[in-house]
Amino acid sequence: MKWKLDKSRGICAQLCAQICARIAAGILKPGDKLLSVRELAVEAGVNPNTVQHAFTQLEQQGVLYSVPGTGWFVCEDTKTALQVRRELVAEKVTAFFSDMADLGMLPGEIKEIVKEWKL
Amino acid sequence: MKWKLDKSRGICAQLCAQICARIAAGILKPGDKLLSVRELAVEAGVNPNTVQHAFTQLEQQGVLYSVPGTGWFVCEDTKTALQVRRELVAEKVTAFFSDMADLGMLPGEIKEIVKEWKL
Amino acid sequence: MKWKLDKSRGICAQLCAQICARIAAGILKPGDKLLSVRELAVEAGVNPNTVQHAFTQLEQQGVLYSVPGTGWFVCEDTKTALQVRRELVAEKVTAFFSDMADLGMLPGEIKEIVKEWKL
Amino acid sequence: MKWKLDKSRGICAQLCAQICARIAAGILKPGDKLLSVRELAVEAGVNPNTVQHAFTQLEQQGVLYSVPGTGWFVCEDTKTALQVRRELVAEKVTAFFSDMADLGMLPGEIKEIVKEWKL
DNA sequence: GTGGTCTAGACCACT
DNA sequence: GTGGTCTAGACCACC
Repeated sequence: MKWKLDKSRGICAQLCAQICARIAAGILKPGDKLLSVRELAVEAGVNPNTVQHAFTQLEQQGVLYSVPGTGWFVCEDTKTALQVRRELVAEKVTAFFSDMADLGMLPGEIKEIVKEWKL
Repeated sequence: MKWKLDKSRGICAQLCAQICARIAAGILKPGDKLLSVRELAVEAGVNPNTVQHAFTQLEQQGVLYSVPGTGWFVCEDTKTALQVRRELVAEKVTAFFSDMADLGMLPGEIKEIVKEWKL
Repeated sequence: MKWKLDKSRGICAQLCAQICARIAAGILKPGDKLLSVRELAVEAGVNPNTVQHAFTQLEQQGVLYSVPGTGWFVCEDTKTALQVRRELVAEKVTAFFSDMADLGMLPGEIKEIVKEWKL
Repeated sequence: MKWKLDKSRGICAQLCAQICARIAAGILKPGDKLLSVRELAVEAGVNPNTVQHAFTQLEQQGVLYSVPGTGWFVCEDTKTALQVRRELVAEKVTAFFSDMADLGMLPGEIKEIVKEWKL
């Protein structure tokens, strides 16, 4: 369970995204206990409040649940996590196409650029 | 000169991007006068301060220049505008790949999704 | 628009409750602008973060919406606000009956106590 | 001696309340020995530390006393238990009225709702 | 000025 | 130790 966070890009959102991704990949299974808020904060080099915020957000979306004094756990129903992830993907892709359109790129050109992109 | 601005997505950035795109496309040529801050603000249904901010930003990047009391104009040297646009594109694409990586998608999968994306 | 907050009783929840109550009472109408986060924080003698948290919570419930850089507004659809308020009422009443049951009071006794209660 | 604890509602407080209620009802009499911390914890499906915490709290209020190595007992003086219970009742009722007031309900409306409430 | 996000650190109840 | 809440104060983009 390794966390790679880019501090210049919305930490809370990255946490939520990566947790959903881990659930989708089966790395986190229903009922699994996550690292504690403080542990994860240390491991990720981030403020505990930010982790708490991310967990609470995923709780409201039905991905995680908390047992006060005990920890945070993955909900039994994995479907909502997959759904949340799907929505995030769609959100990011449409925002990307919009940003590129602002820069004067047509859909075909955008797809070509992405296709040829070397990381 | 028609402006399409999505109010939920960072107006200032959209303005800068669209201006660079117009220069790159030859719609705006060196020496051309832009709409006044007020006119553009009205036409785009946006706060004049935001337009002012965008113009100033492009001025600092060497894309536009202002003649006090007269208006804003496209710089003679179009190369910097093209360069600014290229950087913005690269910025957006890398951020996009990072966001998708957070969601657990490999480069190949990302390219596939973009390729098949229907707007 | 006067705010009375008891600092020993969950400030965030009180804010949410009172906002819903104001909407239900017609004091806040659809489209109305609320006090800014900072203003309300000062007026209520509370930390701006707490106000922000309350507003964000009501946003997720479809009661308020924000226009970045401008302020917070009451959603057009007042029905959800009424629904949220109704749920909060039910929540509080059932919790109250549970608490009283723990203290050994039967429903009839509880109702009698409430009926005779002098504030 | 059967314990009904709702895990989502402050276990420690429920224990204290229910013990006071049993004393008030005469189910627990002065000098009676309670279940051991461990036994009660098992029977209620709760952490032993939580039970310990509740007993200690009631000890400080003069409701219970402990004989080290032997167990916990009901104090001879039942009056303090009754008093503690009375205070808890008053506390809960006033908190309830405050919560409902936040939601914009007048005392009369609150009483009406409680009166008509069906469990 | 506005909201949005993050850090830092405190206190509480509960396990 | 755990989560939950609140305070305090900072920085950013945008109006």
